[in-house]
Formats: sequence, structure tokens, C-alpha cells
Amino acid sequence: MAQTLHNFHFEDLLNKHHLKKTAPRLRVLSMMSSRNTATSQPDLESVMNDIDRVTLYRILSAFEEKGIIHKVFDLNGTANYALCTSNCDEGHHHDEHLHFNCTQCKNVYCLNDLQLPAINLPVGFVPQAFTLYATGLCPKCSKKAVKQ
Amino acid sequence: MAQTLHNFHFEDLLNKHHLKKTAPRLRVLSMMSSRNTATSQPDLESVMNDIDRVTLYRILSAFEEKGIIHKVFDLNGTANYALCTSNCDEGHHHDEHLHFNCTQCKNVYCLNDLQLPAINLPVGFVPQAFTLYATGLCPKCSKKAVKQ
DNA sequence: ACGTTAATTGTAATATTGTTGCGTTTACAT
DNA sequence: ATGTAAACGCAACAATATTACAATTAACGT
Repeated sequence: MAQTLHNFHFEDLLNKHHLKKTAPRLRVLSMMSSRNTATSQPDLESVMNDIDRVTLYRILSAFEEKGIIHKVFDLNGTANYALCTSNCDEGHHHDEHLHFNCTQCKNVYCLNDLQLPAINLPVGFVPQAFTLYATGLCPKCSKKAVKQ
Repeated sequence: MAQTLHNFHFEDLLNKHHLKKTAPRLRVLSMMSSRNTATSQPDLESVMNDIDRVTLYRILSAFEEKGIIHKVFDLNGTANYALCTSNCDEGHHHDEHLHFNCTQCKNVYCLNDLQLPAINLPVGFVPQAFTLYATGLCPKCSKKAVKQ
């Protein structure tokens, strides 16, 4: 669970990307790092209900642009956000991992360790990035399902 | 392009799923089959601006539920719809193909022929469906890019 | 420390997208 | 032909996202 990151890590991160260290930004980072799943926009909004919605949108898009977080849409088309694991540059993400969307609890898991197999596209298609998306039951929900 | 389907095909399709043959439904089917890319909700709405928005939503969700079309969210999180190729049952889709989203023209291509490689998930995760999602340049746009 | 300034936030207004309830119309089975 | 359930259209609303601008504040040099 959680990468046990501390505030100064986040401050370094913001520094690195020439973003000012503000309370809202640090809170967003801390919330997202405290979870092992992606965080949905509605979740963010309800937890941070004292931060203005517009500010939240701007923080998220700034982070995404800088390669600090990445966005993934779940089954219902709602935006979920998760910290990028590593080397995502300005404007260029490298989050070619599996996104697992649990149909029960709706959580989106980023399975970073999973290597994507090579894919051959039809002629003419020039790929820039791949994402594998899976739906099903996450460990928690599959356990519950068995018990019943 | 297009699967050169005719109206009576659509009528059969609707019959098969116990859906009444109405003008709006036939128009939606005919529009979607006339394209080789998925159709975005905004596109549908602007082309069929004489059909009520709510009706459109209901048609789309009915078709999706019956396994006639499937929904895929593009880079911007907007819903795109495409006809299912084959054997998609009521409530159970089998659209485990590649969705290619062109970053230039924003079109979403369903590359049905592409076989997805086997994926091993971490223990506990019980998959129901996979979708591979790629971004990049489609044939048209990559040609243009070369010319410039 | 202190003031300046550009970046960031907050506020208000608006646009877009999706949903719900209900009365009217229509396909289609009898 | 006609009754009925299904589908449509309309109105109102809810949720999500964007834009413009004024107020605030982090970070820099002095």
C-alpha cells in the first residue's frame, strides 16, 4: 500500500517541474499517494470540498501535463487519476501498463509491473502509446464473491 | 469502406433483439455502418440534430445493452460508439480488440482483426474482459505527416 | 526582512454532457 | 381495426467541464 512518501518528496517533485508549492497541490499529491488505486475526480472533489472545483481541475491538468499524474477513464467514463511511477516527461507519458477496473467496487488499479506484449498494427498506423485495459474483479471483491 | 449493409439488414438486427424498427434507430445504425471509425456522441448529436438528445442516449444505451454496439472513450473521455462485429450477446460484449485513437484527427478505429496476446494478471485479479488501447497516428494522418 | 511580480487560487458565469419524469405517439401483435 | 407496451419528445434538472477576471500568495531579488 502507499508509497509512504513524505511532504518533502512532494515539494521536490513540484520544484522539479517548476510548480509552486501550494497547499492544494500538496494535498492532492498526498491523497493520491495514500491510495493503491487511482482516484476518481468525484472522489477528489468530495474529499477536497474546501478547495475550489476549478482549482482542482487546473491542478490535475497541470500535473498531467508535467507528467506527474496520468488520467484514465473507467467503465463509466469518469476520469481517474494516479501518480506516474517514473520517467514521465513533460507532455510525454510512459504509462504503458495495465489498468484494471473492478466492476464491483469500481476502483481502478494501475498494475505497473505488468509488461505489455509487443503488438503489430496494420500498415499505416503509427503508435505512440499503448494501454491495456481490463475489467473484472479485484482481489478484495473476488474474495468476497467466493465467501458468499 | 463501410460494410455496405442495407436497411433490411438493420431491420433484421432490430427484430432479432426485439427492438421496434423506428426511424431514429435505423438512422443511427445506418450512420454508424457508413463509417470505418467509431462515431462520437457529439458527432451523432450534431448530425441527427432533429432527433431528441434524450432519444439518442436511450437508443445508444439500448443498443449497447443488446450487444449491437459498443462504447469506447477516447483520449478526451468522450464516448464513441461502434457496431459490434459479431457474437455480442445481451449484456455480454466480446469486443476484445484494439481501439486505436488518432491524436491528430481524433478518430477511433476498431481494429477487430487484431488478436490480443494472453495476459497474466497478479493473483487475486479475476479478469472478465480486456481492451487494448493505442494512441498515435492513423494511416491518413501519418501520410499527411510525411508529406509535410 | 521586504516589496515586486508572475503564478496560482477563488468566484461567477456559462457550456457541455448525461439523467429523470411524464405525457404523447407509434409499432406491432392480436 | 384496435389495444397495448414500447418508444419518442419535451421539460426540468444534475453532473461535469471550461472561460474570464479579480484577489491572493509563493518565490525571487534586493
